[in-house]
Amino acid sequence: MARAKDGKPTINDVARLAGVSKKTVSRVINRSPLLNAQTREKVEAVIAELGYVPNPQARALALRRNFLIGLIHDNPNAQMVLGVQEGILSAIRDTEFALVVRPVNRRSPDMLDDVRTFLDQQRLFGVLLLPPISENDALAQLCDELGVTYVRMGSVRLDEDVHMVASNDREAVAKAVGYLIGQGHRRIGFVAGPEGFRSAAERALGYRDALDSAGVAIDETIMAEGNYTFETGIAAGEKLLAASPRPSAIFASNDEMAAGVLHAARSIGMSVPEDLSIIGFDDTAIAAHIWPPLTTVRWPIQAMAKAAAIKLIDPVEARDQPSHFLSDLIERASVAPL
Amino acid sequence: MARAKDGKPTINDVARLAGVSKKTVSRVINRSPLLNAQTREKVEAVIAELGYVPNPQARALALRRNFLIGLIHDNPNAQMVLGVQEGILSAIRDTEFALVVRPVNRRSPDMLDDVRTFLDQQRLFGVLLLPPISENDALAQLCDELGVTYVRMGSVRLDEDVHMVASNDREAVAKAVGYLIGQGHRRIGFVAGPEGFRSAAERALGYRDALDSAGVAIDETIMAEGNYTFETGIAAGEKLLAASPRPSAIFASNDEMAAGVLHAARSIGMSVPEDLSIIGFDDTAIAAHIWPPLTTVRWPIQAMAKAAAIKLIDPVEARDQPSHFLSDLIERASVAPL
DNA sequence: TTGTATGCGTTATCAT
DNA sequence: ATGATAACGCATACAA
Repeated sequence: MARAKDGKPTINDVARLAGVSKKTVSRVINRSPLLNAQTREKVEAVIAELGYVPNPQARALALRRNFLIGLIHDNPNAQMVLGVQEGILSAIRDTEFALVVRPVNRRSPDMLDDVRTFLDQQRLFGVLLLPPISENDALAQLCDELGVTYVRMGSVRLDEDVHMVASNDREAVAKAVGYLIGQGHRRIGFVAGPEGFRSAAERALGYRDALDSAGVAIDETIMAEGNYTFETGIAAGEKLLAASPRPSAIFASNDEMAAGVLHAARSIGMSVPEDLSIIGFDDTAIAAHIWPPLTTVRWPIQAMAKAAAIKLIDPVEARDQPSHFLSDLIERASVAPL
Repeated sequence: MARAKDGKPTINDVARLAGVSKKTVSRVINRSPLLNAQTREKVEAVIAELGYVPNPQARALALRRNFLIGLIHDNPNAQMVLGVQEGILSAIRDTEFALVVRPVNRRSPDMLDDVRTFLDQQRLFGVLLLPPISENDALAQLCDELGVTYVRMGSVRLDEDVHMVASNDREAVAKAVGYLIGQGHRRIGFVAGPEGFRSAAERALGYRDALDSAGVAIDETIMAEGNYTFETGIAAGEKLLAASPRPSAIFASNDEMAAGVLHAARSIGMSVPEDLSIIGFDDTAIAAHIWPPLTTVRWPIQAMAKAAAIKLIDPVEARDQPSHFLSDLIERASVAPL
């Protein structure tokens, strides 16, 4: 009898068949360097023959740590979360790791307690924190306390490299607005994201950078703030398009608001991009599916998530993983030369 | 010393302090009925005092089953997956369960092997299968073989109630098309989903049902097939709008294709809904953010996912959970009376 | 109603 | 370089 009653061979079965001790098998599994080559081969042969796979639950108990990596997020946008999940999966594919997901509520007063019990119980190997909740320093500190390694994803560097994968929103927006300037636009409106979001602040800085380096003065009458929703995008668009002189282009800090601006423009009979050029940010599904298709900025989300996951699970590979990523300007049809 | 070295109290600590055996504590935890009330209270007091929480990894090892529920999907659309995750979470909140996510590739030849190793290794408590991969009977059978309970989510009943949460797409589409008929439309085009998708077939049946009961004849010249993408929606729209006489309304089997139809209509100078009414299906983000906002059909995704999760984790509550759900017609602005 | 002994599958300690 | 034995924290069988 080579196997246990429920069918799955255990380390004991391997040890018995290979004529060695459990510990030796364990050493083979964990690639211990101090091992006779012959012994290793013999054991590996038996493992292959039996189709033996170590039991993660038993390892978790013995090691006091689970082979689970967690994704903690506060629903920034569906596509981002899914992109991140894909990215993580591509990193843990063919490993023993699995991905557990934990949506939380940023505004809930017991969010931290919530995360604490979660981390405490599940004893995760590591967690990935998504924006905007990744901007919460108390959360990162909590992970530290509980001894779970973490990586934060964000729009700017806000932690050491081992704990961070960051895009550079400031630079990306500067590039996008610079592109508008390159098309001849000078009167360029700006729709900011909500106060308190680091991404919003960074994108605003990028806007100013671009105007500064082109020698264009800031004009508060063509700047507005929204909270990343379609509706606030409409409101912002109405305000900006009521200014005189009217802007010939508008950069909105995310796609939903850009769609709102587009809507507002159309409502007063303007055509895009003939009368108004628009650029958004995020490259969500709407960007490609509204009319005209929206020129926008895209984070390399999957690459970022993959790098983050590797930082979490593989300390040696981790060193080679970048902490900074450049976003791409996706040129579609919502921009025209002045 | 009431606690183990790493800080967390174990069942032994509780037993010692309460002056009972481990087994008694275990009985308290598992709510064994045969227990002296005094003993129980005493133990519960100690548990509360220590803040003791059973270690999931140890339980998993002893019970040969993890307290993880899995979500297996093939990326239908991001918002659906996220909605499902939220729904599951609302069911497992305040329990010891966690959610592990596994995206798979429907078309990959080793998809089944992939799932097998995943299930095999992680020894999940149960899994939720999302469409379209939930339509794969071999997958359900695999779960059965491996002894992991499963629930499938789908557009029609394709398994026993314990294994199923289903919307009724046929009825929902019939209602939507009936709504168009109620608005006076008789020449109603149809954009089908891709062959092989159960949802596509059901939606087509609903379309025919509605026409039949209104005594309208089927006309193949105003029917087309797409594969649920924006681009194929455009192509289908072009075909349908080239028919003569032209349809006054079009039902598309999902929102992306509906957006494509809208695009096609606009390209040839038609206005929506003045010249053409359009209804989609899914209520994805684009539906609300294109212009005009799209009338569409929405699955009660969170409710379905929550019911599914309860079916998985709680056999007694499971009996009270519905297996059939009705979709809602979300009336927006893409439909006008003839 | 409660306790004892044993098992779950792995890793760690400390020998040899 | 390898092995015997004891953890890891809980549950189950069987007694008492």
